[in-house]
Amino acid sequence: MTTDTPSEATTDFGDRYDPSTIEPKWRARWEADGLYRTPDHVEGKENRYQLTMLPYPSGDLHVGHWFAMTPSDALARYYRMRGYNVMFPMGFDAFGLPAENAAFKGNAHPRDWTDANVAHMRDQLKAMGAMFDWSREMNSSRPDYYRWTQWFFLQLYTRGLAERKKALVNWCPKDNTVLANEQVVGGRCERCDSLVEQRELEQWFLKITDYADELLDNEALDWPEHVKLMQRNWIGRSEGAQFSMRIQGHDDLELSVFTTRPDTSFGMTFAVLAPEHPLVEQITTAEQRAAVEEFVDRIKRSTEIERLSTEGDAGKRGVFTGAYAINPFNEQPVPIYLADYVLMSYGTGAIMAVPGQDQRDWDFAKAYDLPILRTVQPPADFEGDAYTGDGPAINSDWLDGLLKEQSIGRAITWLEERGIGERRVNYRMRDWLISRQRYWGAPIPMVYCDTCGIQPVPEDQLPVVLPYDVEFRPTGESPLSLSEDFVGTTCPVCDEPARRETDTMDTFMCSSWYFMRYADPGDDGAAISFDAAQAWLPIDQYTGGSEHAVMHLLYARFFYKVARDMGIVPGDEPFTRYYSQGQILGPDGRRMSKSRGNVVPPDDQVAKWGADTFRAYLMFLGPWDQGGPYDVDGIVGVSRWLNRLWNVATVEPSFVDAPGSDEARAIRRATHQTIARVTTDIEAKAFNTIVAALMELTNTLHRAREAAKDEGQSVDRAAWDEALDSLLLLMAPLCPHVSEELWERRGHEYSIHLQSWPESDTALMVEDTVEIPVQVNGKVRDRVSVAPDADEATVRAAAEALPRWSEHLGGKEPFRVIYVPGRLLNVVVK
RNA sequence: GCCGGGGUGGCGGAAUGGCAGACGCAGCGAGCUUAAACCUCGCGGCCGCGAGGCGUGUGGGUUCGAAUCCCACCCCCGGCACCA
Repeated sequence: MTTDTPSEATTDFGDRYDPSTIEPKWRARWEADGLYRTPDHVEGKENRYQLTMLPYPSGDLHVGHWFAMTPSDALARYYRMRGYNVMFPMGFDAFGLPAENAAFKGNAHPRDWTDANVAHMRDQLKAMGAMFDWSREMNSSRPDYYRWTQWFFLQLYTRGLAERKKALVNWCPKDNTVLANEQVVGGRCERCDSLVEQRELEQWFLKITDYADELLDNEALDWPEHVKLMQRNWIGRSEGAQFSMRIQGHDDLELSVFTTRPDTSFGMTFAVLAPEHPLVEQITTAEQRAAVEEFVDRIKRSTEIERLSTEGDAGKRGVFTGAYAINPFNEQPVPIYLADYVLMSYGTGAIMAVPGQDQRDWDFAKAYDLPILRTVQPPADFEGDAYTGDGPAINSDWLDGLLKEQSIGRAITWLEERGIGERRVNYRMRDWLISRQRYWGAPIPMVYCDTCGIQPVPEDQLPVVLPYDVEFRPTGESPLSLSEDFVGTTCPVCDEPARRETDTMDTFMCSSWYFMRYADPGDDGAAISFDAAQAWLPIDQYTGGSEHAVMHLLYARFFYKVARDMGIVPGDEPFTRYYSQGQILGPDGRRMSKSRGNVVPPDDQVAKWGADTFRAYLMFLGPWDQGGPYDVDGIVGVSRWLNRLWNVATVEPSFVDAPGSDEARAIRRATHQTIARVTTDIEAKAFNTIVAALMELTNTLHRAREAAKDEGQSVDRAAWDEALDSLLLLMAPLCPHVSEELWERRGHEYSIHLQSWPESDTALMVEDTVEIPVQVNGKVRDRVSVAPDADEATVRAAAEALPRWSEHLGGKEPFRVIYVPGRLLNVVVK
C-alpha cells in the first residue's frame, strides 16, 4: 500500500507528462507488435469496416486531415473495444493535376513528386497514432492498383456503360488544352486569362444515368439528410411528356419538346430552341438568317458557365428564326425562337413556351413582346407574373375546369392516342465525362485500329502502364500522345499496327472503388476476391467532408451497383452509414490558405502539445459536424487536463478499505455516470461532450484526493482504482498514447487497446438525495432536498415546511401543483 | 431565387419541454514563488446595496412551465443556380 503523502507542490513530482517521449515509444511498440493489423477473420468476432476518406498527397497534412481522421479513429478504436474485428485502413488518392502542374513548371516528374509527398505524408499520418492498418495501404497511382481501375473500365465498356461520344468542352486557345469547369474563372482561363472557347470533342462517358432511378432511391440510407437531399437534387428527376409539332412549310421536319406541364399546352404562344439545336440550320428563314447566325456565334463564344448564369444580364437573350410550329392541341401556328435559356443538354433541347404558367417564358415574352395566355385560373388574390400553382384549367377547350394532376393525365393520354407524344422522365444529372487530356492518371485501356475501329485492351494485357519518360509540353492532348512508344501498339483483333487511347481517366474513378481494394490489397488475380468482399463489404461507417456529398459519394454508389450487378460485392450500397464532419477554419474564421497566412501546421501543434492533446482538442472544439475556427489559445485547456490526469494517475492518495463510505460511493457514482455518458456520446459522435465528461471525472478524482489529504483521511482503494482504470479505458479511443502509458504504469497488462469497453452499473449511479427546485408560477423560489424517488406528497410536505413558503405564495392558496418526479415542483397560484 | 444548416456570456460551446450558461479559453482576486511562468483555490450573463427584476436574433402564440414546440420576420453559413 502506498502511504507516501504527495509532496506539497503538485509540480514537485519527478515524472512529468512528456508526450514527446511516450508517443513515439508507443507507436514504435504498436508497429513492432502489429497491434493494428486486421485479419480478415477472427474466431468469435464480428467484422466491422470503419473508413475515413483518403487524402490527396499534396505534400503536407492539414489540420483538416486531423479533424477528419482522428475522431474516425476514435470510433474505430471504440468498436474494437466493443469486441468487433475492426478494419481501419488508409491510402492515397495519388493521381491528379497538381503533380502534373509541378512537372509543367519543370519542378519534378509527377511520379517522383507524388512518391516523395506520399512518403512524407505517411510519416505525418503515423504521428496521429491512429489504428490505421498500414499493411493494407493502397496508392491509386501504382500499376497494381490502376490495373484494376482499368479493369473496371473494361467491365463498364463490356456492359455498354462506357461509350465514346461528342461533347462540348472548355478550350483554352493559348494553353492549347482542355480545361475543367473549375479552371474557368469568369469565362477566362485561370492560368493565362485567355477567353475560353467551347469545342466539340469525342470523349469517353460512363452512363451513370442508366442508374439514375436507383441512385435516387437513397431514403433508407443512414446518412445525413442534407447529403441525401443534395444527391436527389443533383439527379433531378422530372416527370412529364414529350411530344412533336409540325413545322410550317417543312413537311419533312418535326419539332420535339419536353414539358412537365402538358396540361398548359393550350397556352403555348411560342416555341424555343437551344442555339445549338440541329433544326436551326434548316428552319431559319432568309430574312432572319443574318440575325440568327450572329446570335449563335455570340453564344458559341460564351462559356457554358456564362450561359447558365443570369448575372450581369438583365433579360433573356434570344432571336426569332422566322419559322412557325403548329401547336397540335389547337392547330395554331406559334413563332419559333432561339434563346440561351434553353439548354441543348436537357430534354430535347427545345421547349413549348407557356408564359402564363412559367416565369422564364413570361420574362422572354415580355422582352420580345409575345402574347401571354393563362391556362390555369390563379386565385383571386394572386399578384405575380406567371402562375405556376394549381387551379382549374381555362382557355383550354376540353381540359377546362380540370385540376393540374388530372389535366396532365388527360393531355398525355390525348397525345398518346394520336401517336404524337408520350409520358417521359428526364434527369438533370448527365453522363459522367471521364476523359482527361492528361498524363498523371490511369490510361484508358482502349486501342484505335483503322480496320477494326475502337477495341478494348484484353484483360490479360492489363495494366496499360504509364510510361515514365514523356515530354511535358502543352499541346492540347495528353503528354502521352508525344510518346511514340506508348501510342504505337497492335490491334488486339487483327494484330495490325494501331494507336492507343492517350487520354487518362478522371481521378474520381480511382476513388470510386478504393474501399474495395483495402479488403484485398495484394490480390493480383482480382480487384477484390469474393471472400474479401463477403468479409468486409459494405462499409459499416464512412466519414468524410461534405464537399464530396455529390460527386464522390454518387460515383462510388454507381460503381458499387455496377459491381453488384457483376456479382462481385454483396448488398446494394457501399456505405451503410455515412457521417459528414464540418470544416476546420483558420483562427480568423476564414478558410485556411497560404495566401491569407492563417494556416496552422498540424506538425507544429503536435511538436508543442503532443498528438493526444491535439486530438482531444480538435474533438473538444465543438460538434464534429460543425467545424469552425481553430483557436490556437484554447488547446492549453486540454493540455492542462492531461497534465492533471497524469498527476492524478501517478500520485496516489493514502488508501483504506472503506467501500461503504459516502466518499467511496460518490467516486463510484461519478465513475459509472461518466461511463454511461461517454458511451452514449461516442455512439452519437458527440466528442466534445465526451472530453468534457472525462475532464469532470478527472477533476472529481483530483478533488477527492486533495480533500482527503487536507482532512488527513484516506481514499477507498477499490473505488479509486475502478475510477482511474475506467477513466483510462474511456479515453483510450481519444488519446491512445497517454492512456497506454498510464495503463502500464498502473501495472496493467499491455495493451489498453486490447481491453473491453467498461460497463456502467445503473444502481451505482443513483444519487442519495436530490435538490428539487420549488417553483411558483414557473419561477424558482426555493429548493428542497429529498430522496430521488420521493413521491409528490413528501416533496410537497417538504416545500410547505419551508420558512418562506407563505411568502413565496404571496398569501394565496395553491391553485394547482405539478410535480415532475426527481425534477421539480411547480405551484400555480392565481 | 430555390434547398439545407444555424443564431445562447468577451470567446468555443452545454442543455431538444422542467434549476439556462456544463466543460473549457480569455479575464479578475487569492495562495505558492526572490520574481515570472507553471500549478492550486475562488469569482464570473445583465441591472440592483438588497429583496428582486430582466435575459437564449426580433415579434406573436401554445403550455403550470419554452433556448427547446407552432406562426411571421431579420441576420449568418453552406450547396444548387434558367433542367422546361
